[in-house]
Amino acid sequence: MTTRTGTPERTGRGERFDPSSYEQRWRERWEADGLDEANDNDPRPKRYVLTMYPYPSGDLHIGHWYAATGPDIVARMRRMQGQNVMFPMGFDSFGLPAENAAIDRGAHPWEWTEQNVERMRTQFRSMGCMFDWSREVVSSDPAYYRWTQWLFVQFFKAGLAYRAMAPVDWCPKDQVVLAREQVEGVNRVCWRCGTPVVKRDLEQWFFRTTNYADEMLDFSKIDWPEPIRLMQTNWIGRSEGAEIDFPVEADGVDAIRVFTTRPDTIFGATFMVLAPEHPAVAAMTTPERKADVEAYVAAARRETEINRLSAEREKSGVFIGSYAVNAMTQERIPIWIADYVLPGYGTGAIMAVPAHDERDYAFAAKYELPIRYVVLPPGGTVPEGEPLVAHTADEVLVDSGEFSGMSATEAIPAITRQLTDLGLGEPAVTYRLRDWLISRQRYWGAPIPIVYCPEHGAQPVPEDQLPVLLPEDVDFVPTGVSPLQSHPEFVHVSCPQCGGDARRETDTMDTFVDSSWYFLRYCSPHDAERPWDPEAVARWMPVDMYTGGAEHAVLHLMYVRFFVKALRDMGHLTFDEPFMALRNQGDILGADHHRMSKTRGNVVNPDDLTSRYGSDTVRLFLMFIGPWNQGGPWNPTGIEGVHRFLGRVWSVAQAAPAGERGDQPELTRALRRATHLTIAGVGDDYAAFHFNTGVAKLMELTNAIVKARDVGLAGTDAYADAVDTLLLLLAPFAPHIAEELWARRGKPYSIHQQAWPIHDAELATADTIELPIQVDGKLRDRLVVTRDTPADEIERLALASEHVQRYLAGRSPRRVIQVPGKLVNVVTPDL
RNA sequence: GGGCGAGUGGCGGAACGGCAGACGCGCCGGCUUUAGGAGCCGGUGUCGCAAGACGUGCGAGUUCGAAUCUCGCCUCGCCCACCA
Repeated sequence: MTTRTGTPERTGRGERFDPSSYEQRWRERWEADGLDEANDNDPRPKRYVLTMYPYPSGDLHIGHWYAATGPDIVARMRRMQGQNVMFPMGFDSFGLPAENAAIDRGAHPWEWTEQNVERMRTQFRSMGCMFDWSREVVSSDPAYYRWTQWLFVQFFKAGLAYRAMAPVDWCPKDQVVLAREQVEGVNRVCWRCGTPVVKRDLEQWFFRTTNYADEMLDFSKIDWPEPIRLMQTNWIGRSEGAEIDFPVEADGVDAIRVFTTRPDTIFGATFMVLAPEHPAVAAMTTPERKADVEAYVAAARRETEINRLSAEREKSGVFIGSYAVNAMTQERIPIWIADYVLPGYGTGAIMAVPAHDERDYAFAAKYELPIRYVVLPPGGTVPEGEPLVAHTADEVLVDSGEFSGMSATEAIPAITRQLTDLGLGEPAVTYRLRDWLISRQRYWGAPIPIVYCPEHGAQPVPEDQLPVLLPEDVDFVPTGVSPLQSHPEFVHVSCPQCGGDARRETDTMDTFVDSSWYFLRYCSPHDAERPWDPEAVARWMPVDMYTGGAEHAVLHLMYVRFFVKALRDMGHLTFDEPFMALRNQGDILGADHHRMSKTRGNVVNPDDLTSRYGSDTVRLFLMFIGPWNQGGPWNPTGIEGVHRFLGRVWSVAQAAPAGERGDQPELTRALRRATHLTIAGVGDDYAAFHFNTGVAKLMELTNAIVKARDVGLAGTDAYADAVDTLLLLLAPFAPHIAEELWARRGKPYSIHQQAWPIHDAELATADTIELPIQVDGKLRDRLVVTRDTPADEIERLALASEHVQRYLAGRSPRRVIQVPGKLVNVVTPDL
């Protein structure tokens, strides 16, 4: 960026434009007056606007400004439109970075967090957002996490929190387990540190998110962006099909149950494949196959630990010696194990139909297993050397007994029904979604409020003993087990049931648990008796507009939906969805097109910009650079432009009435028209989060006002109305300058409590219109006519145009198309 | 491999199927200034002196009319990834 001095400019009208002279002053006044505090008893319609509370990482960067300014504009506009707006802010202050930073610096996570929160509070205030700080929540505050723990207990009592041994993802660097949602990408890396995860069998706490899989697929009640809905839908991954039993002859095993989405292909099932981890493998393995099978299972387990990389890896597996019976063909089919069958999905076993599944095909080809085509296109031929996977409506079954000749679509229910009648199966639905693993083997989180009694098992901590306080004197350097284990006074407790010696759970909760209910706490943040006041929640919830990053699509944004639905079913809430509308801002990247990070050194510090230009300019610039949901690499070159724009606003709002040329009715009407066109356009833009075009319209109005001033209209009512309107429409974007100029114009404090301007369609309409005249769709001329000119007159004028005549060359047009008020298109006989 | 999204001036970006390039940056010229900066005024898609022609990643199509809709391809971004 070229360095410019922050010297305030002279506008030529005598008044200095110097944001530093008023911005801070107005912010202090607003805060002192409690202007932005939402009133619980305000009778006007409520509006709950919320932006994702940040992690207190240290310094606010330009991305925080970008994310917060958008919803702030909308919140401010809603307030001016007469709604009782709540726009709270807080801090998501538990979590790993605090712990890691504390380890690096030898400080306590609590100190580090406190300092950062304090600094960010100050920085946040400099943005001039209408945050209601009286409602601030800090999730690492015992007054908050007490209720996080209380909620855990409710989930536990309702059977929605359970402890189970399972193969889980473990980050070897952070020394902690992760939820499936926190493992990313092809390489299965930790979402925090990018280290490839490994599988471990561990006993952990889970929330039963899968109970709500079906309900979470229903987005009909909420206005959320399509990409988010799609990602959640895919993540939940609902598959319809059937579970089918394949009888086997082996000690202690009657049958193997498989899940398939293609029961219509059962006549082509020529072998079975089980996950190596399948519990029936050992019992069904014949003695002569035992050595091979055990070797494969051990290899698979080892492979699992260094990460089961998938994709185009070559299939492998071994025959276990036993056979199952295909109930439809009555054939004996061999049972194999292979690691391409996953233990956690479906039943962990499949019927392999190599003719109609690519993976089964590859496996059959490698091990020379029979491939039998049983579903073909009508009159179709058997493909050569490849499976026929495509599933279309007009495929027909062949070699399928009584079902031959039936379409695949009909055969699915028909075969499922017959299997059901035979007691060998039933329709089934499977999901890819797994339960949410919430245990974390780290220190800086809310302790899981559970006590283990040798006699009574896992017991919740009685609610009147909450919070389970996080002890401060803990060595929290990660060792792979929770640091709290090394704190004897914390661990040794008595059983809440029998009072006998018991042991406290030492894992803490995933921070996503904290953030799954903070929006409820904002409704009654100081309630010491309950997590929330039901009346306050009834008043404010659900959130009307939620904003934040799309990276939380299957994390936070899925967990909150689960939380609300579960709490509803427990009787604590009365609504189904937390956030009625959702909008995602884009990411502001570094100038190098990479994500901003301290290690890359590409972080943009907003403080430098605000001290040079003021907050209003920075806010306006961020909203102007492009569509808000798009973001983009940081490039400050245009900031001078919006600063100049505010300078022009400053100048026109204080223009001295120079009455020497007062009577110019046409120009006056044009100014009124510009004013009302802007009112009409701008409100829609703001509501749709199209801030960039909203700013452009404000600039256009300002340019029109500048012109009006220059022709001597500064003393007219139309001029005053135009300026007042401009300030009102600008107030959500640039709250300080709007307030300052409003005051200088002698208007009542505060501009932010004024009514939003109302658009007058009459005034916005011009009496003449300019019509583009096309010939064969190409622009050839323009026609200025009065608005009420009849169509046949317009056609006559258009055809009379010499430009049109040149293309007609004396011929009559084949057609003349008129779009009333829009354009005329003359179609020549050539076309 | 699958899904989703995006390709428009030198740049950021506008454009209910109807005047492509709003608004802004940058650049050019002018005013002002001792000079520089700032400010203000005007110009600025490409080719052309002009008339005009050509222009929204590439190629087809639908339409009176396509940046916009359809199909195929190319490039980039994001998400998922052996899910039976």
